Amino acid sequence: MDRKSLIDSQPILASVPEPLWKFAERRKIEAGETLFRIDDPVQCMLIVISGEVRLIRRDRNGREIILQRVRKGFVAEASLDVKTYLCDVVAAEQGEVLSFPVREFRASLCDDSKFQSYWMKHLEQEVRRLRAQCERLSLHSAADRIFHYIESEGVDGVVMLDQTRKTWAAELGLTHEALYRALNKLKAEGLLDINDKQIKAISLRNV
Amino acid sequence: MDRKSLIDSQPILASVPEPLWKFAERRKIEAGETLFRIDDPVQCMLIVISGEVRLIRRDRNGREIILQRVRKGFVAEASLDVKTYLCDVVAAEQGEVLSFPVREFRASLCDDSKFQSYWMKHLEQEVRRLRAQCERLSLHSAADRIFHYIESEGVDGVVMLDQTRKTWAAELGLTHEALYRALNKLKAEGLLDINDKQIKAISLRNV
DNA sequence: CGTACTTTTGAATCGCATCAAATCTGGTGG
DNA sequence: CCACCAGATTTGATGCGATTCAAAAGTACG
Repeated sequence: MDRKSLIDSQPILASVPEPLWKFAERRKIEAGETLFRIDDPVQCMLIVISGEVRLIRRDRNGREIILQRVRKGFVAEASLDVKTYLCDVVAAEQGEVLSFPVREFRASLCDDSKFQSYWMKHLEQEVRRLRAQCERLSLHSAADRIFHYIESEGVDGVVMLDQTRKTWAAELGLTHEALYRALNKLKAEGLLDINDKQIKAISLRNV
Repeated sequence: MDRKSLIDSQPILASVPEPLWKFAERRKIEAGETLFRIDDPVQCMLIVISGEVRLIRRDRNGREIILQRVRKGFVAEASLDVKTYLCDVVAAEQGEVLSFPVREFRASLCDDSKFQSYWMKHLEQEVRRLRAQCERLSLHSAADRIFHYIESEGVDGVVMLDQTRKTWAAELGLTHEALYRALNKLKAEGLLDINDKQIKAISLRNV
């Protein structure tokens, strides 16, 4: 895949200024591979081309908490102005990433105001996404979280899951058992239409 | 309070470029006042000088969900590049805000790269704060969320609450009853030291 | 074809939400 | 200055829903 097709597949790359491209490095990643660990010095900024990369922490019981899940686009954007990582960065699937050294990345942001403007928009989008996730996690029932997810992540009341139900459960702050049961219940009640990875909310208003 | 003392109290204001200052407007806010509503067009960017401003949404039961709580600094940063508000913005206490028109605010960001750089850092900080909140809300027990809050928001295992326990409970994604009970239990178990607004975690490692 | 992981269901338990009601508190106005 | 009021704090009782532990069945992948 050449640079042009990379940009086609990820428009945000179009804003990467010419000088920074010289430092771009392409790299394959393996499923389960840990790319960076908490407290590692931040040396590069990654953008996911294919596969899936996750930002994770662990709670005191050792359970994984997924803070970000990226299948396309930048990972750990907020690490740009800190010295060390605050989370582990792991590959969940095999795939490819593009890597820029942070030093040059920062320099390009200062030099190129268009790039900086894109980056800012990107950060604001991440802020909105995270607020939505906080809102969702503040809901007390599994069903509410499922519908909230469909409304905020789906299109026209339909989401195509790009992950397993088990990891979806973690993203929703539920155990996988609770999610399976809630999905079954909602399906039985006619509130959800479920076909494998496609989950559709049946709105009562449309009846 | 003049401009100099404003800047002293909020260093981020030091980065506001000269031309933008001309558009700054000072304004008093009353407790309970709704400053902006969901779907209102975004016309200004607020920075809180005193009092407290909150970004809130409501769930289907009408319960308030607090997405951001600001006693000093910018509110609703992510509204800069959207047309309308995605949350209500309300004053929780009487106080004062400084308001900049978004149009000029955006223009200044483009013109002044130092200002843009500060703004970016600010956004990244908000991203980290939100990730910490998501992590906290992913914890399943009240006690875990309390300790997580103390660790991430406190200093040396101590937090000084700048809000009521009731709103703290909402921030932790708990009912206020659950929070009161959890605090009592942890105090009884000798895991917390509580003096009014000061909550201290007793680390077992320090014994 | 075996192995690791996800999906699914079951049963028991526990913690939180919920509803209720009694103080306590800070602030307001008479 | 005191009575009053709204909201916060606190405690109690109850029920539900999610967690937890367990295990079976399904599925993808090498």
